[in-house]
Amino acid sequence: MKFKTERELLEYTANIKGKTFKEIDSKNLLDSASLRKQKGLLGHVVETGFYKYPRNSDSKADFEELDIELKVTGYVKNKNGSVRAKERLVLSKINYNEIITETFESSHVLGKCKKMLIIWYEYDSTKEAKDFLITDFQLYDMTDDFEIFNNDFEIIKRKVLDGRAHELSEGDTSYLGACTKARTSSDRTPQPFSEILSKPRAYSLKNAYMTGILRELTEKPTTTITSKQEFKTVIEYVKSKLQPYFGKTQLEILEEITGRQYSEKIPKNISKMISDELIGKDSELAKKNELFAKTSFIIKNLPIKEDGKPRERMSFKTISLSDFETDWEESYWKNYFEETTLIVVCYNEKNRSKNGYRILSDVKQITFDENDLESFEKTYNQIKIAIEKQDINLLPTSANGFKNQLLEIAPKGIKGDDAYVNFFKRNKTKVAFMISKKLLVEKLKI
DNA sequence: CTCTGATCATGT
DNA sequence: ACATGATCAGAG
Repeated sequence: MKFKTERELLEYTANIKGKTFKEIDSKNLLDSASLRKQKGLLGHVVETGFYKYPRNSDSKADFEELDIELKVTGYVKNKNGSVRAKERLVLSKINYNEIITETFESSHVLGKCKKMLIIWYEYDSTKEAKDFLITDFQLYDMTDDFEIFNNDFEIIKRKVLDGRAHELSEGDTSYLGACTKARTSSDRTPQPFSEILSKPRAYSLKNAYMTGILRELTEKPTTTITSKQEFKTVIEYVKSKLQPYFGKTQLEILEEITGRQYSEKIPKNISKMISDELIGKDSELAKKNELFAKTSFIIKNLPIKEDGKPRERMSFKTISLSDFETDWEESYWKNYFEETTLIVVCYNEKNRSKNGYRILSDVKQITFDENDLESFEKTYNQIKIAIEKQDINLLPTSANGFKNQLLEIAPKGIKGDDAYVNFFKRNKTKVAFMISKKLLVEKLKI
């Protein structure tokens, strides 16, 4: 899963609150491995199970596009109810040969760990790891405490410059620790200004510091990002997003969310602009809420006449010749109509109101059943025949189609296009599927 | 009014 | 430059 903005990442991450590791462990990493040995295991579970990242990439930032590093770490509850970090947070390894030429600003550790998404779970010695509960998360920025880190960094660097890397200890510094990091306690590594071998170390955020940022987080919880686990269905989720706008016209909504005036020129795609903004673009839905991750959803917008019937057919993506090379059973479009759920945002007309003046009124859901697919298959096969015979007149348009046709082919071009002719030319895709109004009526009354 | 081919506004 | 989602608009 790729995230374009921090906001997207955080909105999606909000859904992890309240989960245990076994609930997100879709790859069953927890089954086999023993937690004691595999320190990064819980992090891997979050990475693969919750964010759906492949389990290989180790060196680059976890959310590469955003330069954000993912950290999963535990805390414990004291008897009096307060919390403290269970462990220091280990960052990147200290390279004794490199640190002597770096400043904190140019350092490898800041480069990699400037921003971290820290996910907190409650460690409980009486539980198995898979039952640990994830309760909080935060986007943390190391430069928030720049002065102190900078100073700590210089202290560590000084020791290496003085040929005393072997004397480094966590007590030297305040926030940024130099903790040991080795396979065995006898592991040693060279340092540049002394013959004495030193323990390998890594930068870390010290335990006390971690407790500090955890308390900051839990004692004044962020109000901007809230979990959306309250929603059980996609419809519920979508409705809640649209809630403040029911009863308003498209224009009112658009002006409200953009803060712009759209006096006389009403964008033809005004409804989609609204749904993109309020609910999310189709391609980004999966990131908004886990609910969307299970099936593919498409947000559709539909004008509804005063008699309750849709004013228009509903269009789909353009179709291309290559879509029709296989039999229906193996085709892209069978799969598409089988798997896709349409979320239909309904705008009611009043006195035949035109686009822009229709009123947000309802959200419905459409899926296609076997009967629908059977009919769609006929359309599909008819297109195959038309392609074989290179005969436009055989295309199952709404005019030329068969009786009770539910899925039809329709033009979709730009000015001057000869849509159906272009469809037969290789790589010219100027037609699209539409489902008939009849089918929409049937689906929407449910 | 409905039907159906044509076209638009936007985003990538 | 083109795909997308959606509406437009002339014919009947």
